[in-house]
Formats: sequence, structure tokens, C-alpha cells
Amino acid sequence: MADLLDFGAQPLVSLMPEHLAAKLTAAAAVVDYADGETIHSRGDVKPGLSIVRSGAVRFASPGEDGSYVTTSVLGRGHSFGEATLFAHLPRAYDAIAVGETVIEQIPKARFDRIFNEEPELARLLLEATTQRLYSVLEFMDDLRRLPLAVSAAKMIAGMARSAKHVGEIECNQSDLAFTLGVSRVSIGKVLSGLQDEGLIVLGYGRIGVPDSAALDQWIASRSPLRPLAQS
Amino acid sequence: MADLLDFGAQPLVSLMPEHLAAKLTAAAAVVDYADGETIHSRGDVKPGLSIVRSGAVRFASPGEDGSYVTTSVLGRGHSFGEATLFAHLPRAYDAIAVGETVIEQIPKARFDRIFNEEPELARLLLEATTQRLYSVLEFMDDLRRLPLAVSAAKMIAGMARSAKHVGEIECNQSDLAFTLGVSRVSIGKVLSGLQDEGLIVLGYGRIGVPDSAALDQWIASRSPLRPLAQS
DNA sequence: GTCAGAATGCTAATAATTTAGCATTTGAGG
DNA sequence: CCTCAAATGCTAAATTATTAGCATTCTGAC
Repeated sequence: MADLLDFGAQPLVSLMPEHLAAKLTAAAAVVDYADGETIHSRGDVKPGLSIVRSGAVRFASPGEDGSYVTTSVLGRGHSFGEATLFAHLPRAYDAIAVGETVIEQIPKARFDRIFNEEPELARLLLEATTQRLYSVLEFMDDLRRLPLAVSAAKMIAGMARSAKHVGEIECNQSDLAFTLGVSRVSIGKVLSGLQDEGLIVLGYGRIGVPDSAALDQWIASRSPLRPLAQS
Repeated sequence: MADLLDFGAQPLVSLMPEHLAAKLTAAAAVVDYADGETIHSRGDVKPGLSIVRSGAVRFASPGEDGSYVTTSVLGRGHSFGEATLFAHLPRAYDAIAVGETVIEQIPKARFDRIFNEEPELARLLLEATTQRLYSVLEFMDDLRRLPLAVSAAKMIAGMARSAKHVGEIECNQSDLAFTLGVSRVSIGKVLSGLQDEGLIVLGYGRIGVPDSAALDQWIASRSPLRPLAQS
């Protein structure tokens, strides 16, 4: 899964004024990671804020059998590690670079200084965090209530919105299956169903979305909840 | 489900120093709700921070068939509505009073004033919010990876920790089923299994937990993820 | 104490999902 | 251009979950 799975939340950097982003960058250690390299592991405690400057980061938990369950994939401008700073919690997930990835790491001490100097930073972090919490709750609701076909479609539609290539997402079926908590066979069945309806086009490691409006419409017609104003 | 389902996150008020809590209270309109009364509905946009002074609030989404899917139940000291303030989002859930409930409602204008006057408030809100996000992500992981028996046990154990009566939670099987996204029959089967193992005692609208340490141990022995340091 | 509504217990048919294979296709790298 | 690992497609049996009942038990209100 190389394409983003950010639940539609806006990246912190896109919310920040230029000067603030620059100030954070100035305080950061910039670290390059090769594709697949580990940025941190579940349980690590080194506190700090990280910002994705380029590339993407996959967050996943290692299963007992060595398989990885991907929870999200954050791209350029997204931040992570807030919980290590404010709630003093260890990392919940392994973070792994997807493609050549550059991360700005701001250690806690420097972050705290900036946090105190720049009162607007708090509001922006709260905006990013509450938005993410909100998105995750909506996603969890979908997982519990919707038939697999609909939550799969929703996830594909979400990834398509922030995909590298328009009309196509880079994502294999195994990852999709893990992320939705089902087996690969189930996903395969559901995806061919969606393909039969002309909503997606299955490829090797990718899924085409020829008409994302049609996909959205199909999803809406199967969602029991009256959707809220689009964010 | 009268007992709490707060994912183990700490309430905002428990994090705040006395004077700050008092200041928020002073700015709040205090509203009483009867059992079952609606506090707000999904889609409402009136922004403000709410704090549970007494009683509890159930957050749920209305299904198309009129059934409710409970997402969480927050008790005394917990806050909600952060996303309306910082991310300008409408309410995601219906909020319904559980028992006689008193809510402090702080409208956006007043909240903003205090937020600007009291720099420590931002850090506390970030602590509460990141902790909640973290808990929800862990819960979502469990939903996807663990067999139903284990996530049900985990949810019961979590509720037992903050229950009104020790060794017993107030919660009917239908609500449990909805919250875990499965049918009542499935939950029933799983619960009798847990009862056969002596871990819980089924009652009418309640579940006894005679030995919560044993329950925790049973859960731990079936969790594939190495658990993190206890928060 | 009685009654009504709510909750649980149970069943059986149906549907969906998983597991464990194996065959086929794809595309990246040498 | 060839090779090979990765990904997909497919199958069938076994398991698990759902649906839709209905009977029973419990509790609070009257």
C-alpha cells in the first residue's frame, strides 16, 4: 500500500502559516529513510514530533505470525508522535518508510520551546488532532456497520482522493484485506463484485477508479447514516 | 449500557488544576438532562466545549432502522465537542444522557477567551485528545485482529475498571453486540463461553466480573501484540 | 402481587467468511 | 529477453455469523 490512508484528515503543515512551518523545520533533525526502513517501533519511548517532508510513512502493528496490519499511511505534511509529547505514551505502531522518505524529527525539548513561544501552534495541533480523531471514529463506525463491500469501496474512494496518480490507487489486495480486518479471499470477492459493477478496475498492485463520482454515489446510496456536510 | 465506555482515556477535568476547572465552570451554562434526553444530535453545528459534571453521556449513531450503535459512554469529568471548536466540524454523534446528567456547556466565544488567557489549557486539551485518539486506535486494532471472544472480554474488562459497582458492569448484551459490530446471538455465544470458563457471570442487564485480574490475564494470553507499558 | 416490557436463551436454516491450497498472471531486475 | 518473486484468481471444505423466530426469565411500575 503505497498510497495514502490518512482518513481524509488534513496534514498539519497545510494548516500552518509559512513562518511556523519554517521555524519547526529549523528546529528539526532531517533524516532520510530508504524504502522499507524502520523509523520507529511499537513501544519506543523517545518523545518528539515528526513531520513527513517527502515520501510517506506506513503505521502498522506486527502480528504474531510476522504479518503486518496497516493502520494508516501518512504522506507529505502530516505529523505524528503527538501522543509521545502530550500524553507521554510510547509509540503504538511500527513506522516504516514507504519509498524514499524524508522525516523532520523535532525532539521534545526543542518542540516545547517552540510550543511555548508560538501560541498559535497549540490551536493548529488541536485542529489536526481532533480532525484525525473524528475521522478515525467515523472509520471505525463504518467498519462495524457497513457490509464489507461498502467499507472497502469507501476506503478505496478515500485513497483515490489523495493518490499519486489520478484515477488509480497503488494498493495490493492483501494490505486492503488486513486494513479492513478480513481475509484476502473476502476482499477478492468483494472487489470483483465492484469491478462487475464498473466502479473499479482491478490491476496488479493497483486499483483503477475510472469515475470517482460514480463510486461516491454508489457508496452514498448504501450508507445508512445521513452523511454530514463534506469536510 | 449505563457503565462507562471511555476506552480508558483520562477525563480532562482530572488533568486540570483546580483553578482552571473552576474558571471553565464559571464560564459555563449548566444544563440538567433527564435520563434518555438528547443533548445534541448528529449534524448539529453549535460549537462549544461540554464537560460532564455528573451522570454520563452516551454517544451513538442512529441506524436506518432506528437502532442505535453506541460508540462510547463518557462519565464525570470527561469533555466532548473539541472537534466543533478546533476543526469546525459538526457533531458526529447523537449525545444522550444516561441517568440524571448535568453538563457544563461552554460556548465557543467564552471558551476562546479562556483558551487565550490560560496557556496551559491547550496542553491539557492536547493531552486528553491525543490520549483518546491513541485509545481509539488501539481499540480499532483489537476489533480487526482479535477473535470476538477476546475483544468482548477486553471491552468488559475496560468497563469494569470504571464501573459504578465493583465487580460488576451494567450493560446489556444488545448494546455490547452493537458496539462490537456483531449480532446478539454471537455475543450471547461468546459470553456463555466466558462464563463457562468462570471469567464472568451473566446477569440481567449486567455482567459480573468476579476476578478482574484473572480476566486480564486471560486476555493477555490471547493477545498477539506485546502489550505496551500500562498507561 | 401482578403485569408488561425488556432482556436473555435457544434453535435451525441461511449466508458469509476463513483456511489452505494451487494455478496463473504480472512486472521489475538482471 | 528471461527469470522469479509477488500478486492475483480460484476452489472447496470447514467454520463462524446472521437472521428470524419464539420461549423463558427478570425487573420495575402500578
